[in-house]
Amino acid sequence: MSPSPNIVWFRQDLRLADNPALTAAAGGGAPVLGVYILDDETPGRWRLGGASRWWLHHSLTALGRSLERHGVPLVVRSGRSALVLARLAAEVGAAAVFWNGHLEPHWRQAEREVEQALAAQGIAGRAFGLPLLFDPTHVVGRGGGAFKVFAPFWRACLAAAPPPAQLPPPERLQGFTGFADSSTLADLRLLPTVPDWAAGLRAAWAPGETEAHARLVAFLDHDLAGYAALRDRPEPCATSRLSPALHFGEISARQVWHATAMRMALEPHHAADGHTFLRELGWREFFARVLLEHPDVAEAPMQPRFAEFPWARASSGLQAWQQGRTGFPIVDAGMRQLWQTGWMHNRVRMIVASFLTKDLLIPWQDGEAWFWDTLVDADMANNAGGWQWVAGCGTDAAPFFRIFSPARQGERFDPQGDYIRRWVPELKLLPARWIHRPWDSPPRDLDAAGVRLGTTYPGPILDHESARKRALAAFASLRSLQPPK
DNA sequence: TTTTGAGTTGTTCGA
DNA sequence: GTCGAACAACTCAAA
Repeated sequence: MSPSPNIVWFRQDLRLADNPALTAAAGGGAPVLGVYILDDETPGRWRLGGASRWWLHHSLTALGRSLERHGVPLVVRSGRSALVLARLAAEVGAAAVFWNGHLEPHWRQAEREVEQALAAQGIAGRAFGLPLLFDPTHVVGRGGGAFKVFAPFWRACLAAAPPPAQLPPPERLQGFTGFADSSTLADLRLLPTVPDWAAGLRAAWAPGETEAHARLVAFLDHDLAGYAALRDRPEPCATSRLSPALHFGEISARQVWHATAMRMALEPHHAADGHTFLRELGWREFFARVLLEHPDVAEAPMQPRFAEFPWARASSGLQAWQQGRTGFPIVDAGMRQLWQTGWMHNRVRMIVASFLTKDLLIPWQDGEAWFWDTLVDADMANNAGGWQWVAGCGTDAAPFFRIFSPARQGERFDPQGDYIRRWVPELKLLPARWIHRPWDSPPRDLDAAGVRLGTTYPGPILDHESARKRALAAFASLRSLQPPK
C-alpha cells in the first residue's frame, strides 16, 4: 500500500512551472496525481466551445507528457467536478486535493461543491490564488470594490508591490504509483471528426507549456521592438499571440510579466514598448476584476438602460458576418481568419464587433457567443469585457459616437491590403487603393482583378453611412429613456 | 463633501 | 493636405 497521494485538480493552469497548487501538493514529499475533469454540467451554456476543445486536447496531451516524465499520472475523466473528484479521492485514498483559483462564477461555485464533497469524506481541499498579477484585496477602488475605469486601475497596480516572483517547476515530484482509472483523451471527443475543421488550427498553433514559453521568447526577441507602433497592424502580426496560452494557463501572467520586465531592464531602449505590452496584461487583469465583481457580465449589459436598446429584430446579417461574407473586406478577412485559425487580431476584433453591434445593430451577446465557440482563446472575462466595451454598455465603455468605418480602419491599419490579400484571396489582385472599398472601385480595376461584385465577392450588405446614422439614432433613443432628475 | 478633470483603440467636417 | 473641433452626457477617481 503506497502512502496517501495528493491530487492536483487542473483547470486553467495546464503547466508545471509557477503552479502554486502543484508545488504545494509536491511539497511534503507525498506522491502526486493529476486530474483533469471535462465538466460540461457546471458551466451550463458556457461549456467549452469547439475551438477551445481542440486546444484543450492538445494542451492536455502536452501536460500529460510533462507530468509523465516526472512519473506523475494525469487522470482524465468527465462529469460533474465535485462527484468525479470525490470519487477519485476515495478510490486512491487521497490525503488532500489541491487547486488554483478560477475567475468564472460557475467554477467558483464548483470549488465550493468540491470542498463540501471532500469534507464529507474527511479529505482536505486546498485552494490557491487566482491567476492574477496583483492581489485583488490590495488594489481596490474608492468604495473598496473593483476599479471601474482602466487608467486609474492600472496606475494603482503599477504603484502597488510588483507581482511576486514566479515559482520554479517542482524539483522532486514523486508520482503516484497506485492504480487510478482514466479515460483516454480520445474518449473525451474534444477534436472535430466530421467535418474536420481543425486543419487551419493545426497549421497556426502548437499548444502546450513548452511552446508557450517558446512563443514568449520569440515575441520578446523579434516583436517587442516596435510593439507600440506595430501592434495594431494585423499583417504581419506583431502581437505576442499568447492569449490562448494565458487562457489555459500554459504560461502564467506572472511569468510573462517577469520575462518582459527582465528584457526591459536589459534593453532600456525598448522600455516603452515593454510598458505598452504589459498594459495589455493590465486589460486582462482589469476584466478579470470586473468579472469577479459582476458575475453576470457575460450575460447582461453592465449599464441597465441597455436593456431597452433597440437592437434590430431580424438578424439576417448575423450569418453573413459569421461566414465572412459581408462585402466589407476587413470584416470578412477577420471573420475568416477566426474561422480558419481560431484567432483574430485584436484590432480586427474591434472592427468586426463594431460592425456587428453598430452597423448591423445585432446584440453583442450574439457576437460574444460566436467568439466563444470559435476562438481558441475564448475567455469569459476578456470576451465579455471586450464585447461590452465595443457595444458601449460596459464599464469604461467606448463613447457612443465611436463607430468604426470598416473602410477607414482597413486603410489605416492595413494600408497595403496585405491582410485582405491573405484572408480574402478573391480580392488579391485589386490595387491597394480599392481593396478596402471595392464598391468604389472603377469597373476596369475590378475587371482587371477578376472581381465581379455580387458574384466572385459579395457586394456590401449595407450602406455604412446610413448604418452609422441609424446607430447614432439608436443611442439617442436610449438617452431619452433616462429618467429626468 | 464637493468639485474637477479624465476617460484604450473614431470619424467627419470645415477652416 | 493638415489640424482642431464637434459629436452627449455620464460616471468615476482623486484632489
